[in-house]
Amino acid sequence: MCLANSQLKSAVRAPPTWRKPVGDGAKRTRGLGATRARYRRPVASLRMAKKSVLTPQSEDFPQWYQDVMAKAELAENGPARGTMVIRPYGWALWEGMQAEVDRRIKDAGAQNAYFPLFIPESYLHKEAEHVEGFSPELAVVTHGGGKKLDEPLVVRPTSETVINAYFSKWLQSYRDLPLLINQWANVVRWELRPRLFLRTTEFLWQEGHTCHASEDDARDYALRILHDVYENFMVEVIGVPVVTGLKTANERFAGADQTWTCEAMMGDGKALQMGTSHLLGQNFAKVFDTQFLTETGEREYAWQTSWGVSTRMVGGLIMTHGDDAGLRVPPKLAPIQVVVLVVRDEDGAGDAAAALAKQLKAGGIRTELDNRDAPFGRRAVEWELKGVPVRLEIGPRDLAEGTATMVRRDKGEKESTPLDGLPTRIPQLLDEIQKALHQQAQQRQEDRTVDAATVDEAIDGARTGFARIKWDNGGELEKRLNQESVSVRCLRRQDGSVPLATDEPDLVAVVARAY
RNA sequence: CGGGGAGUGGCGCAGUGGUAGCGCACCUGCUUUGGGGGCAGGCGGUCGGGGGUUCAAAUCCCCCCUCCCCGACCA
Repeated sequence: MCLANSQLKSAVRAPPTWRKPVGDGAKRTRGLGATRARYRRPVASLRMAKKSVLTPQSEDFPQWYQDVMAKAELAENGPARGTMVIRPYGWALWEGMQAEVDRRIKDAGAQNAYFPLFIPESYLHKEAEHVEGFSPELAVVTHGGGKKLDEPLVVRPTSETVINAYFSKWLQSYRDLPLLINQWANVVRWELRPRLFLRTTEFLWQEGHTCHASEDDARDYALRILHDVYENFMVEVIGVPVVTGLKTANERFAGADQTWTCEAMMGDGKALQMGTSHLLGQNFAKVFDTQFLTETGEREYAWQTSWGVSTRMVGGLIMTHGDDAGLRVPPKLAPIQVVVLVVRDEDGAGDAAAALAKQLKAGGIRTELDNRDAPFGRRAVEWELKGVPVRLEIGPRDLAEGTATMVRRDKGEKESTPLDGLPTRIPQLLDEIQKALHQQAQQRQEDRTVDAATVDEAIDGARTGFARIKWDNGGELEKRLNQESVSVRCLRRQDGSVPLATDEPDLVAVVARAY
């Protein structure tokens, strides 16, 4: 955010509960695991065991995640608690996600627009459940231009309120419907326990907001976004299998009638909510007077939806595909799909590598040439950490054979491949890797999902993954699970389709521990 | 806010009264750069802040600030 007036002094206050000093209970963690980064790496094919760069996942998954953040140069903490600096490689991942999601949003008919970061505090208070849900995590600006403001400004935690204020002006007739708007923006929620990408005080997302003529239209659209935009993107582009379903009342977005979700299983078996789509009903329309004239000339409140995915998906990607050697980025998303690595620039290896890289680029492959003057091993490890799907290593020995050593990141397999076959081989290989990563994640999710007959079984299943258990709408199940830090991720029908209400008969609850 | 822990070079750490050190990283040079190669040399620190005790404080005492982990909240 850019302040035009450098003199501007603004104070951001959190609500009273959060303002109190935390005392001396909290201390900073130093580092991203360098002390732990001294493990033997089990690579049998290597002559000598090298120290591992990362804490093994099995040793300490959160620490592994932290290590990856630092070593793959993805992001680090900002100077203010809960803020995040996204480094170029991390940004490239997000940028790729944005592009693919944006295209799908536009295919679904929505247009991009932009609404303000600052929202009059009174707006938030108009919708009772909404304000109740968000007030604990609001950042509020009380001063600007050196003066106390007449009315405090809330830094948007989400934009239903401001957007509705304008929808109510723009929407006049049923002919204006559906009104389909999306914005890419940052939002702020005062988080108590931030984690890079997964839960930061400021994060980036897209938020879609729509108006429809009927509840059915709105519901259909919310579900279309859930499946055609979110689920499709997650499965097809980032290879993350998701479980779609309906949120319980307890887990529902504050102010919505219904919330649907895409839940993914991370490498440690925990669930991560990757995206949500809400049916808002007429809740916001009523308080912001978002009305239209029907064909018969009657005034009616608009039926609305909202939906979003955030930078959290970057964290989800990492924890879904990452392994002990670092990231594994699915080729369709990978900022760099192939790196051509000059092993030693002798006997023309450097020129051959440059020529190959050029050729691959011309063929539409996102290719990087690495001819840096640094030890080969260091460079190889760096690309491995960053999860580049394919490495092509060319040194004098390869060149003498007219081959390159082709290494696929997902399986770590090396193969000597004729140089002239690469332009046709690489696209096939990228495709194989894309499928393999998705397949592996899918397999893990299936292997670690159990059917539970009792609450205890469900809690047990949630220690290592997901559990499915019969949903008792209005019963004690959710409360008992919550007591064990297990949550209902979503509700599904027997056939796997998503329910429209939590009181449908014979629903199945998918439960897990969650991020 | 409840329960734990910690602030020393970019990062990770050692240093319990004598004026600050190690590893990694970084810079320079050399080297036969095939998985975080080797050798040599080098840059870099108001020891979180303030006050006190002492001939002398990173170290002991007091106050303050900040941060991390577990829990509650959450995209």
